[in-house]
Amino acid sequence: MEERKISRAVISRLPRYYRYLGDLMEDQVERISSNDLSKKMHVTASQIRQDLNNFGGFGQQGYGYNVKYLYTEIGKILGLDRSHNFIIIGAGNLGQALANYASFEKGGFILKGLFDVNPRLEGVAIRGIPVRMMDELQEFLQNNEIEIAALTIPKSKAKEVAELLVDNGIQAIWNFAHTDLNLPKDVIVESVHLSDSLMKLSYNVSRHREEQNK
Amino acid sequence: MEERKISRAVISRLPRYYRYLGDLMEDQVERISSNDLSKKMHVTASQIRQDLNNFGGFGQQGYGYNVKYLYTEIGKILGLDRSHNFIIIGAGNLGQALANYASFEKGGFILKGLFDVNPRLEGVAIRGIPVRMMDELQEFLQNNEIEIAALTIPKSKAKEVAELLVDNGIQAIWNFAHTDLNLPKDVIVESVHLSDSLMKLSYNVSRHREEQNK
DNA sequence: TAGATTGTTAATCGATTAACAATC
DNA sequence: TAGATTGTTAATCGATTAACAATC
Repeated sequence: MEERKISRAVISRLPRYYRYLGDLMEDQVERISSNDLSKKMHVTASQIRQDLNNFGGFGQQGYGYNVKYLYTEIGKILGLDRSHNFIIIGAGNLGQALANYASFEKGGFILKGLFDVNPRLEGVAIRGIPVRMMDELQEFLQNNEIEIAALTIPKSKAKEVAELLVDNGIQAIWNFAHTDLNLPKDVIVESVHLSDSLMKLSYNVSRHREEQNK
Repeated sequence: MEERKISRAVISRLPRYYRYLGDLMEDQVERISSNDLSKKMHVTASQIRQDLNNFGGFGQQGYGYNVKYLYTEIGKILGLDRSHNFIIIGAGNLGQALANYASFEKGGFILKGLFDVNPRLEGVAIRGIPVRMMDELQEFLQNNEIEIAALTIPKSKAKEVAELLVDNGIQAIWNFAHTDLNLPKDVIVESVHLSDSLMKLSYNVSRHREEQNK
């Protein structure tokens, strides 16, 4: 069984393919060639074909790709064909924003709990899920099969909470705290560093400005 | 004047360096070698030196890098040494989360306005900024020097609103809508696709699971 | 069958790492 | 001065693009 190692670059493009294929489905498009898709997505057709062939031959010579089929297959690759129970740690603005994000359910992400340290939030329900206090977290994790935890708490608490989560069997952390988590390598960490993103924007604005002042 | 083209990969690492240097400053560390930093950040020392040398020689042989100086310099490169007026379009959960994100001010990002279509939000103030209705947007942009707009609105409205923003002089868009914006190339777009990020997480969880079942 | 388009190999390009002379 | 560590060139590695034979 050959273990083909898929590069990070390829993986990070998969959700984008999925998104475009979803749009095509909405537009009732039945088939698309790598060439037509490449024009829409502003990437090379060659890259599309290379990327997809990491996972199998989804197309057909002379025809292209069946949109619905490819969409489903990429969904499977991304693990969207099964459900993922998740909790949110930190029921502040960002935590609530994520909790309210209904579309996650389409990808099989089921919100099972919300936790916070703020007693004023205790029992407040978001999409029917009550906010629980942090001291209930450990027991909750032991009684529920939770796969993913979204961490929307301040940097200062992130490490400690992450370790508690890992000790109680969490497999993956969606990290919004402004710090990198150094966890055992069998724990999956996907970080969203909003301030990093804003700085990149700022860098580009500054460069652009300089160019105009020449 | 040689125009050295900085690669996207390098730029996206700058905020991370900035973050680590900030942490070192908090810990009263005065100097650091590329080697020591490389261990902290889990990258190669070579990469650190290469990255920094795109922008100038910030270190000193036999000494390393002065933490405070390097922090300041990277801040300048990222454009954090001047202020950036920004507005948020879409005052839902995510928009409010961003608005409440005080730390942005440290990087010079000044929230000047919040806009939404929901009349129930009209006048509601977040950090002292009242939510305005979308029909006031155009006039607001003409009377205020706004550089950046954060777009936290549904995909279906994103294109239209983005174009309105661009027509009224917005230079950069921080895009949270689940769609790519195809705007004139002098407009800077930085997208945060939360669902893409979650799918990457899901992919890795699924792969990891498969490996365990072997 | 002829035309279209994939899957895949080969060529190119760019980014990362290694090595080391320069120098503090 | 000797030791440390940078800045920078060269070597390696990996990712992207081009090309084309296979095939629907």
